[in-house]
Order: sequence, then C-alpha cells, then structure tokens
Amino acid sequence: MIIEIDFNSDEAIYIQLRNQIIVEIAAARLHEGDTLPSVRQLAETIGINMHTVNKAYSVLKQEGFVSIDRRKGAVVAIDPNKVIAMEEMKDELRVALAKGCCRNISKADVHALVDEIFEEYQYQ
Amino acid sequence: MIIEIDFNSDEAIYIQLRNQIIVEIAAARLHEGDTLPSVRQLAETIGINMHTVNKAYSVLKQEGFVSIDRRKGAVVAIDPNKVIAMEEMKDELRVALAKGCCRNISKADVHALVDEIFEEYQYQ
DNA sequence: CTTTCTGTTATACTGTAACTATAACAGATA
DNA sequence: TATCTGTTATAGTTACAGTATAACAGAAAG
Repeated sequence: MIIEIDFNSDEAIYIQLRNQIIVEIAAARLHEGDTLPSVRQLAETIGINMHTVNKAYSVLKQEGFVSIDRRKGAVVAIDPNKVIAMEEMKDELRVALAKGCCRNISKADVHALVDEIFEEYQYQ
Repeated sequence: MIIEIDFNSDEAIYIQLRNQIIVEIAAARLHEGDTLPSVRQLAETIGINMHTVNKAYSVLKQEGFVSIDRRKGAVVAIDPNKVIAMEEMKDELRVALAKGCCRNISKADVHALVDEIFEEYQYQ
C-alpha cells in the first residue's frame, strides 16, 4: 500500500490518510480481510506520529471500513449501508456539482467524469 | 436569500456560507449581477461576526464567483474556467465515489443522484 | 460639506483542533 | 520472557476559526 501525504495541503493528515485508504479499497488494491500496517509501522514509514495514524484508523472504524482485531490489527471490513451512503453522497455531491454548474459544466460532463472515476474502481 | 447556519456542524461557518451561496447561484436563486448583502448586514442577520462573512466573500471572490464593487459591494460574477473546474471536481468526486463504491453503490446509482441534483440547478 | 453607507485592514484575544511527544498498560504471539 | 499489537492518558506546540474593536478610504445621499 502506497500512501502519499501532502504536508502542504490544507487537508488534515489523518483525513488524507483516511481518504487514500478508502480509495485503495474502492480500487481493489486493498481487499476485505486485508490487514493494514500497524499504527507504529505506518507512522514511521510516512514520518508522522503514531496518534495521527491511529486517528485515521479510528475514523475508518467508525465509518465502517475497517474493524480492529487485537490479534491482527486493523482489518479491512466493509459495513455496507447503502441507504445512508446514498444520502451522505448526495450532500457531498450537491456543493461539488453546484460549483461545476456555475462554470457551465453540463450534466453530461459530470456523467463522463463519474464513468472515468468508476474505471479506477473495481470493488464489486 | 435565505442562509441557514448550523452552529453545531464541524464545518466552518464561512465555508457553510460560501457553499450555500454557490448553491443559490447554481439553483438560479441568485443571478449574475445580483448584489449580496453587505458584510455587516448579513453578519447581523445571521448573528455572527462581520469578519466571518467577509472571509466567505473573500473566498468566493478568489474562487471567481463574485467580484467586489466599491459602490455596490459583492456582486455575483462568474468567472468560468471549465478546464480547471473539471479537474477540481474530479478530485472532489474521487473520494465521495470511493466511499459509495465500497458500499456497493453502482455507477447507475450515482448517475441517478447526479440527475436528481441537476434538477435543482437551473443555471445555464 | 457632512453624514452614512460600503469594503479593507490591523490588532488582539479566546477557544478548539491537529499534531507531536512520552509514557504506560493489557492482550496476543513467538 | 521478549516483542508485537491496540488503547489510553497527559502535555505541549502550532494553527485556524471566530469574535471584538478600531480606524481608514471611497462612494452616495442629505
């Protein structure tokens, strides 16, 4: 698993970490049952503090993407809840699409963009 | 223009304000050339500090949604730059779709969601 | 010209969140 | 026993959000 943190980003490190792990799962580079590196190990690899990794893992656990196994550590385990996910996504999409809409990005443009992104994601 | 601020949200007030104004524009409830309330007036209406409104307006100016006219104040003025907007949107969509994808939300589901949101937006 | 609106800028303070730094504890594994 | 794991606690720094005044300059209206 390759993690790239942008230390100049205005996005918090633990959020970048969470996002990238979610993308890894969606892209099927991480699979159900895979173990994530230990918090100490990943922290050292990236060059950040253990607690920052721990926070990312905690968020992923709370959001239902991993479960914590005392023996193995953090394990990819998706808790699917389509209904809630749809509502969440709609809220997130609403602002992003508004910005595009003001810039004359058409519905067709967005559909094409969605298709492009789905090309990267093999999770089924 | 109706603004609803959630003071319990983890989203900054000036970001909520910015987002709602962008949505208002996309939904054609605010049009090119419309003036926004003065920073002092809107701050009083919402019950927040002038500088928080000022920050939202500054962000909107920097992002090319309004321009500041000394005589009229903040005026809706879209600076369309489709290419940059497409790349920005793709980055924003990538994480949102990854989350959905893990929850077995299909490409068709997302397309339907996009259509729903576009129903709200009349800006052309 | 004066008053009053506008945006803009500067300064200072509080509160909170992000991040780091140690440290310690308990369970699992070799 | 030694070493790995997650978990928790505490403390410190840094940065940002938000508030509070204050002042300045340009524009508009009296």
